[in-house]
Amino acid sequence: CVTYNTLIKGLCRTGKVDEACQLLCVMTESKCFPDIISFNLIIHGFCSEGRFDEAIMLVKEMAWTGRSHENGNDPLPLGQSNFHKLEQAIKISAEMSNYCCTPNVVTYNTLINGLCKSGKLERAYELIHVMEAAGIAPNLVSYNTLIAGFCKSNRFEEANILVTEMPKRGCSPDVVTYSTLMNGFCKANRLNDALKSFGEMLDNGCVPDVVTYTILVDYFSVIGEVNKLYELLDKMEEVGCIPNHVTHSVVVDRLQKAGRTDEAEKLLNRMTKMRHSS
RNA sequence: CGUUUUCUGAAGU
Repeated sequence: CVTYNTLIKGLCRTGKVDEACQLLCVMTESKCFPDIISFNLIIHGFCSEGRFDEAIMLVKEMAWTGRSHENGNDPLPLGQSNFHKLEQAIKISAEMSNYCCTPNVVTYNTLINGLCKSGKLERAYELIHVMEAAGIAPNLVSYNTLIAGFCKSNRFEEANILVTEMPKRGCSPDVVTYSTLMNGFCKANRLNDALKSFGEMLDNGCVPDVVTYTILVDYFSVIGEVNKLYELLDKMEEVGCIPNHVTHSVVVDRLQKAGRTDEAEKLLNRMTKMRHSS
C-alpha cells in the first residue's frame, strides 16, 4: 500500500491526477485498498491543479460513504459526478478498511491550503465550520494555513483575529504562526508590526528558527541595511541558528538586484563560516 | 540537486 501511495504521490506531483485516480481502482482490484492517505494525496493533486470542485466532491463522497456505512443509509446516488470509478473505490475501501477513508483533519487542511493558495479565502474559512460540523476539530495547521492565506492578501486584521481566536479553540500560536505574520508584515513593508509579532513570539515562549531569521534577512537585504544583516547573523550565531540555502539565496538575490554583489559576497563568506564552525 | 506514503511559515522557479 505504501508503494501504491508513493506512486500516487509521484503522479499527482507531475500533474497526472487522473492517472492517480485510476490507480485507486487498480488498488481495489488487487485487494490493496486505498486508505485515507491515498485519498488525501488525490485531493492534494486536484487542488494543485485548481480543480477544487472535484476535490470537494471527493471529500463529500468520502464523508457520505463513511456515514452511510455506519448508519446503514443508502449510498450517494450515482451519476452526479465524474467519479463513478472513484466512488466504487471509496465504497469498497470504506467497507474493507474500517472506515479509515472518511475525511480527517489532514483532508480538510489540504483543501483549505489549496483554496488559500488560489486566493479563495472565504471558501477556505467556511471549511472550518464545515469540518467542525463533521465533528473534526481544526488544529494548529488549519489555523496557520488560513493565517498565511490572509497575510498573502494583506488582510492582516482578519489574520490577527484568527491569532487571538485560536487559543480559545485549544491551539496556541507557534513559531510557524508568528513567522507567517512576520513574513506578511515584512513583505508589506511594515517592519514595526513584524517586530511586534517577533516580540509576541518570544513572550509566548516560541523559539525563532532559521525561517524566522531568513524572513528578517530578506527584509533588510531588500532595503539594503547591511549593518542590520550583520547584526542578525551575529544573533543567529549566538543562538546557534545556521543559515541554510534559502538564507544564502535571499541575500544573493536581493543584493544582486540592488547592484551590491560585493556586499553579497562578504555576507556569504560570513555565513559559510557559520556552517563550518558548527 | 527529493533517504522519510498525506496538511501549515522563508528565496528563486
